[in-house]
Amino acid sequence: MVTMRDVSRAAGVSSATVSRVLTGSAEVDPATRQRVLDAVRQLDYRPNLVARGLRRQVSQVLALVVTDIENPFYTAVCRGVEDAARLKGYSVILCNADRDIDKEREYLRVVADQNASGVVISPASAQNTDIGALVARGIPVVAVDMPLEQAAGSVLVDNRAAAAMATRHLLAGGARRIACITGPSDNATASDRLDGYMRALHEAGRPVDPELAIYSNYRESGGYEATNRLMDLADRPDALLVTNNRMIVGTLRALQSRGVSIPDDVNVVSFDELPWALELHPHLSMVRQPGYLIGQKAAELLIERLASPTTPQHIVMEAELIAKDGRARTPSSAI
Amino acid sequence: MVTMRDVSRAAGVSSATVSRVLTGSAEVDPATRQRVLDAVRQLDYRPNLVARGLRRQVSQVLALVVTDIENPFYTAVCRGVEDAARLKGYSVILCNADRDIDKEREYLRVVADQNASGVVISPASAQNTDIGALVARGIPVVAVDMPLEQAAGSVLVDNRAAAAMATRHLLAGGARRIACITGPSDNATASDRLDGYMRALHEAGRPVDPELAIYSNYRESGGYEATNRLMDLADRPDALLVTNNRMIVGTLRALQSRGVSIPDDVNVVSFDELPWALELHPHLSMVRQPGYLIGQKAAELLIERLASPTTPQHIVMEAELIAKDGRARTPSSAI
DNA sequence: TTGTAAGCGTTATCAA
DNA sequence: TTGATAACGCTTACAA
Repeated sequence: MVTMRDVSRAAGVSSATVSRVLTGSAEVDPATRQRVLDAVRQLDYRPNLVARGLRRQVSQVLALVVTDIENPFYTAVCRGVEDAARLKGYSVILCNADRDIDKEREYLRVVADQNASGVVISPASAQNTDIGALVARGIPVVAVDMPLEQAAGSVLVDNRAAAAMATRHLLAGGARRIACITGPSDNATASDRLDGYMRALHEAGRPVDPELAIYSNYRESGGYEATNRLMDLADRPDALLVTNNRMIVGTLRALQSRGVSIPDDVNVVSFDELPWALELHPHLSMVRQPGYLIGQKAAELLIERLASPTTPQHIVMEAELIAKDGRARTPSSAI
Repeated sequence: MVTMRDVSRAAGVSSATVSRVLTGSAEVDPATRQRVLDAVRQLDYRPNLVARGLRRQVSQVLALVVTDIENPFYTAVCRGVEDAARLKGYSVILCNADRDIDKEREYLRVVADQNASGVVISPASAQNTDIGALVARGIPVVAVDMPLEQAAGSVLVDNRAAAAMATRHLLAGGARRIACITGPSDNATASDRLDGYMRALHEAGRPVDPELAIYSNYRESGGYEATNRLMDLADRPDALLVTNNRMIVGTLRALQSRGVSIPDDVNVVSFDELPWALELHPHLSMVRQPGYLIGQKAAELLIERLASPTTPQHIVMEAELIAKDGRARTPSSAI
């Protein structure tokens, strides 16, 4: 490995001067500078980032801890974080917590030990995710998808507004009995979405039938079961709001197997990206969270905080409704 | 931050002894040992991995460079790599090259500068991907999905065999004119698959009609166009082999818009995971590469090589055919 | 403008 | 069995 010392010898200067040239931390005589740069080029020298990290006590490495890398929404977030980080000269360590709070905790530890400069996280749980170790070490954390105490910031959509928007869309389409399948009751995002659904019904002067509001598991199996349960009701719903992309797969499967057609028999709005299936289901409406932008913004926010720590900043992004016919595209704030 | 020095003071020993206890690099008196461990616990000390990395010259960090993180196949690979690495105490830096050879090159540089212990990569190109810098630094590289010169190993499926298997499946189902839509001609994987298709036709004594073999772009748009082109032929194919998961979305869309039904009008086999859509298209057969296992195996192979570098090892995994009715599940080697 | 030297937090060598 | 001490490759006071 070629070190700074090698370069300094080749250029006939001290390694301090090489460092100054490379980091631009101080003025260097143009001629000397040129000699150093020539030597760098000639030897194909590249600074050792580990040594630099140790000395500077910062690593130019961000960590991204996601709940579920197989979910296309988080994949999009991931790309956003990565692109924004790269643009600012940061690398990204990806950690897939796999909806496992212990795995998440372990990752957060390692990330702290590796002296990551900052962390973007989609928390496994608003209550149980513990970023104490990071905060103690002064490593700032930005939360996405779900708020987090102690975070230096967050980037979220207004889940209530988004769900309300979706519900209104169904009402406007003539739906009379709208059901909502949401995630676990202890999941902040899931309950916010349910809340938005209820609020929209209230506003429209519609009754909220408890039979039609189902807490499920954010998985395909849950969507499948919940949908079957709803379709078995004597008084069937004529519209469904399904609050995540994994459950919608179960829903679609259930409807398909029962020969229920969208949108003729029931109208359906789903949540989150499902890029492949969406193309193939022209009648499925969806609330789309701007995953890429969320990730991008989160990384930018994080990097800003590294430069100048201030008070926590919470950014609310806009979800858009992609209506089944592909016409209406409304940001949630417009409602 | 609490350092080893703090622990050593608290335990009344030298930091060398603390290091010995923590790494188990030498015998330590049990009593001393206990005092050290107590101090570690009390102070909640955790070794600084950057300092350790600098001193030891190895980082316990692997890098994973993937071509396209939004492709579910690579997502699966990613999970496999991550789980296997974690199990062995390695962290994983994820780099999404986004099918961009320059981005890939840049990532490989940074990864080398960060002293990654090893790299798993799905190369953007068999010819142009340059791992010279890594090899020069002695950082071993394991390739997945596509072979790579100079790599310390590879984990691939036998793409020829897999495509041949798919083609035979279509023949067995009574297909008489089978078309193949494959990726770019300069893509090793794409041409291998086309090759397998042709071989199976030859073996069956069927003619290969050049009109029916289309090089496309591995993207949805390509699948869409190619399918339309095929369906516009005077002598239409009655079966389609589509060699990747993004193109199949285009194919399905094209068929859907033309009212062509699967499997009644054309039988279709696709390649690679498409988890969401598959559930919803019960008549779509597919060749499934074991993405998770490939990733897992690649990481294991890489970590082995770190311990004892030997000659390159090339592992061939088995692709399975998931037939449209969900019955037949045949490993490709059985053919 | 440049060089010397100390130090980031570990680990490895060498004595004791 | 343990402790000094010198690296690892870089940055940054402080001197010159």
